Amino acid sequence: MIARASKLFLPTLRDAPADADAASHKLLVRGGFIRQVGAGLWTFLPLGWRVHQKVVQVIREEINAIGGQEMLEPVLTPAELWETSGRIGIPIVFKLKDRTGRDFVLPFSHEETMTFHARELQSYKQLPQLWYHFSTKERDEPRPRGGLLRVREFIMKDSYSFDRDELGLDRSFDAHKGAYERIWERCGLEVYYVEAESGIMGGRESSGFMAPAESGENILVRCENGDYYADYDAARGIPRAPELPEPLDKPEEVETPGVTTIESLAEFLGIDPAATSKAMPVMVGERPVLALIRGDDRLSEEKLVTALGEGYRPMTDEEIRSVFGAGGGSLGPVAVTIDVLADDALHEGQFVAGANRDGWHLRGVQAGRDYKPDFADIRQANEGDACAVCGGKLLEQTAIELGHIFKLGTFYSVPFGATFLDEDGEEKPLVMGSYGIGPARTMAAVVEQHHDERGIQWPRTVAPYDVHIVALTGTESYADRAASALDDAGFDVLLDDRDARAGEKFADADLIGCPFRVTVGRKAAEDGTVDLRERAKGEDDAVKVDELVSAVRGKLS
RNA sequence: CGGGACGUGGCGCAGCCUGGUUAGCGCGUCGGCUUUGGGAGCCGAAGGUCGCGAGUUCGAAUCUCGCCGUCCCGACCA
Repeated sequence: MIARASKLFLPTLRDAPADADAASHKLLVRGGFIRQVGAGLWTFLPLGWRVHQKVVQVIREEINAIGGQEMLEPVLTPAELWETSGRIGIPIVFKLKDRTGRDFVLPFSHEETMTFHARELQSYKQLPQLWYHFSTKERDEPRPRGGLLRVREFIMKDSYSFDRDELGLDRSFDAHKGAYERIWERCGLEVYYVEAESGIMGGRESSGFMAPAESGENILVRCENGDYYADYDAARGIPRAPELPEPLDKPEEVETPGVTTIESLAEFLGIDPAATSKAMPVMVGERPVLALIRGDDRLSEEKLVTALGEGYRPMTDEEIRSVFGAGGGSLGPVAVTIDVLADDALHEGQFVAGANRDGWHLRGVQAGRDYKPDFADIRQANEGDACAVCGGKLLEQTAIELGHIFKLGTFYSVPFGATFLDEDGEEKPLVMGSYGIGPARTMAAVVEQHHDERGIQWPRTVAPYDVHIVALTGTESYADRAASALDDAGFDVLLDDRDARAGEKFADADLIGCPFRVTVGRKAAEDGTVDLRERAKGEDDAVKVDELVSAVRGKLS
């Protein structure tokens, strides 16, 4: 197929919109790929939709290759399904009513609907099953941003596996992991498989795929030695050893007038901030809990939720006063009646803690001796922590989360009654997994990872066209010949036949970023040659028009 | 939801503080002539409810209030 630029709706811009920040946002808008309709709402213009479709096709092929069956489920979803799973209460769920007042959800993923259909699975003989679709998702996103990086409506490939047991789930999960890795590879992306939190999806285990990018939404924590990758929220690090003072036989009160922060406490006592502990009192439902971390650490809210097994909220000042008898800056774990959940970093050693008495702290507080906590990893990992695998240094890098895969287990099948009969005639719930990829985010990540100051450098697999022919004035017949030859050879061709100046056409070609550019100029008439250039390399090779196809093929091999 | 900023032809901006005829500039668009391998030159032209609504005033893009929208930081987040 030959696309003629003179006929295309391809509105390129010399300047990026003032509100664009991320490179992918600027370049996709400037290149005429996408346009904004509202906050987090984007139209894919013809060129952008071509790229999106190419990403979709790569995903489709790889999911089909592991046995996926493509289908399509509706966006508009009866709210009862989401009441069954309990996800109706999640704030970002779009909800609406029809004219009779019936409640509906516009889902951000389709676990409920898929499980609804999975109730038709009846026998172990039918398992495993792997179903997927590409469909529009909605989320009532509090803060869309970064062009395609965080939006309110988007297309997602989500697949769902149904197995008879955990072993089967592990196999389905691993198959997806492999498929996803092939997808990123084919899209030319650098992506890391990371530990992640399952958050609002439910289920017991989840992993993310993160693409490092200048304008990432997430933080990728990685070991300098390449043996550990994790999402920031889930990352485990080993903090540096604190400089602990001489141990005491029992805690000792010390007056600390007006000292309510870790910084001022460490300074006042002349000690390492890492030799202090920080108390974070929370309410878990009606149950008060004291979360305790090292003074120089930050509490990971995600890890705390995981450790508690349910959500929580910070205590109000009044609650703190009534539970501890002291204000927020003077709290500690000694002699409290509520449960204490201490970070693993407090396992060994003696730390300074609040005395639960305004203006006083305790030196020499030791877990196990002076208070009896439960232990868990509830601190955020920091850059510079030691890697839990090899002891190397942990690094942080902004990244885009492109995919997320979950071992859901029976989280949905049990409430939906999606069961099957095994060989023994016993009824069992389906063991499920779910697996998502955002093609538009993938597209944005490709741009983030493949661009220069002039524009995009698409890998051929997802490029809008393989070859961009720049036809300079007076060369139309030669340009047509070149285009036809490439077209006949199976390449997607964009022919810039507009009545425009050379510089403008070159600038647009660099911006749009097709992998090959063919310049047809006066040399075509003189000696039958055109200039072939790879976008990512930027050097022209003079090639006879008759040899253009083989020259392009040669550069591809 | 908290903090900050912005809203003026398609894109990028000035004007606003200190109200005063027909609201400017660059790019783009249309017509003409010239030009033609890295966003050309000259001439002419079209295109704007100054986000919306109230208010103050003889007079509001400009001052006041309210609302809406968009972006950034945070909170939140498959």
